[in-house]
Amino acid sequence: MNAEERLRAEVTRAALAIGAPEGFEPVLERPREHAHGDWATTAALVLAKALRRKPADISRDLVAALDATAAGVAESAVAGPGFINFRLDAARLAAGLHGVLAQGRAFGRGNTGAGRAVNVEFVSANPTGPLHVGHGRQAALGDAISALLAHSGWKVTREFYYNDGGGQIERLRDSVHARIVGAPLADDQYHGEYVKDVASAFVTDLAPRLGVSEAEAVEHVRRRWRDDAGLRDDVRRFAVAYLRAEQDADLKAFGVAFDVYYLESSLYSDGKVASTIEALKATGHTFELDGATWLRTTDFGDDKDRVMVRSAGKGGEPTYFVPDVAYHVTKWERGFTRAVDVQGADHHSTVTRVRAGLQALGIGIPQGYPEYVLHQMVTVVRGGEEVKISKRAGSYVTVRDLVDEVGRDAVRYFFLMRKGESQLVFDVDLARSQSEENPVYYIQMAHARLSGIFRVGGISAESVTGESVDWGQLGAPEERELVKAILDWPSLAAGAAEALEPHRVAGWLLDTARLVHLWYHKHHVLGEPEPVMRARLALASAARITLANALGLLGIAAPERM
RNA sequence: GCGCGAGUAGCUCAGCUGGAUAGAGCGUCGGCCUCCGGAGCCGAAGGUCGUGGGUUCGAAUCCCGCCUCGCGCACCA
Repeated sequence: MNAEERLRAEVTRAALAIGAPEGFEPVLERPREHAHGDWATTAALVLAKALRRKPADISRDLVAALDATAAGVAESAVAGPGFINFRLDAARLAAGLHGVLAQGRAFGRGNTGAGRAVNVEFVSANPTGPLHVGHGRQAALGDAISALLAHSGWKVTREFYYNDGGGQIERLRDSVHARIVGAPLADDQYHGEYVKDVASAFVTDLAPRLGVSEAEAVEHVRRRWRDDAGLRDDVRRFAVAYLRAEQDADLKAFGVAFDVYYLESSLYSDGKVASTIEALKATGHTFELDGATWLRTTDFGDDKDRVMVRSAGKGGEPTYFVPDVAYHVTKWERGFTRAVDVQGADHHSTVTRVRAGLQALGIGIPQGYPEYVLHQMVTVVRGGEEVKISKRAGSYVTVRDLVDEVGRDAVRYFFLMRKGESQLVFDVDLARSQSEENPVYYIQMAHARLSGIFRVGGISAESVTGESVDWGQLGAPEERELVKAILDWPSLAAGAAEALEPHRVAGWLLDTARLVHLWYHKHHVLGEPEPVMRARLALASAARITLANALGLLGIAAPERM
């Protein structure tokens, strides 16, 4: 039992002893003011109504009923409107570090997932261009959420869904064609420079296959384009493959890897789109209108019904959300009873639709499936001005640009330090100019400094096990605060995983790094009397382990030296 | 017009699911290097938590109205 559990158990016992109703669970919280102690409980405030007594009186009785030794408390005080503040016994508090050292890399892991499978889908870009900053935010978020869930005992599959079907791909193909033959681009085509790269790469690839010069290959495309479906398909496939390779390289540079790449086109080729349409029709939730087939999504909370198969005049093809539904059915059928989709908020209109489709099928998929993490847009500022991101207009800041300019670790941290619902302003110049006083360097420096203690002392960090340590030596305020931050880590990580909010980890890291610097600045380790040194080495090792674990979840390196 | 999200220090943002005198980074101003790394530390200034009501012992947090900003509202994806 750790210090928190011990305290909670004793407060609960005492509360029941003075008349709290059966099943009462006291709330323990960290007081904002350190002067108020290590823990506080609002038990008396909450009980005031049920007991029909003043909170202050209840607090007094509760403190009197408390067994301080059993609770591990050095001091209890009634404060404010009825808070009870506890100061833990220094030795009992610091002894919690023993468990940290014993668990090492496993410290902080939880098991709420109990080995169950969860699918986390993120990035899922169309292969119509390089990954831009919005994808970068999503990659950082999705990867960190996956890591957090795995850390909480879930069996995580990271998945990337390629929207390689639909009209956008045709638009890409035609844009490449225009660049090959030097035709003008329509407004709704892709204007980016990369399209020129794809075009010239295609020509370079085609010429030797035809056994002609590149100029002749261009002429070949010009002449045959209209009537040669095979050629058009060739260009489409080449462009998609080219851009997928680019995206993969960008993700690799960013340190993000996927377990599964799922192709939208495969849903058509293996008949899943067709079978989903049939299944939906069989449910009676569909109807025909104006030559199109509609799904009555209003039966499931949507504000209007949606077309699922276009009328003949519009091509007669399924709309995009049918493969989306079919895709999520495969997630369910592949055994993922839980699925998390990380998407930009500009796609939030799909949420209701996809869920409605899954509900309409009536195959036992729960209502809230899949869960969505929607993040707001990233605004890029460069040279003091906003860079408008538009694939079609061709103005861009890519993930690769950012990684090259400010480094992988800093980009990851910047994207993760804010909650997803907040819009994010990424000032490229600022990120660059700050590169030496970036929060991520500050955090990594804390880890490097702790590592330095062991390096300089010629002590293996692994040899610090916490055995025969006099924990009472860690009584200085800076030490108590650092100890508490370390011991808070498991519940913080669990909370971040449950809420799917990696930014909490980023915040904890910054706070804890500050405590490390403060402690380091004030207290020496090497060369101190033996009992002091042993205790401080234990603290340094525990802090180092915990920082490394937290950084690892965010995909940020924990360097030994910088 | 409807839906979703956001309005908190000069700037960028936290605020742990309703708690005490609302915090951090950057920026500004002023201090600290015989040291296990100064890529650090200490101090100061800076707030009507968009706004008006409501709920209760207690609200930045929950409910309602209003105001700004972003995103979405296709037989595009």
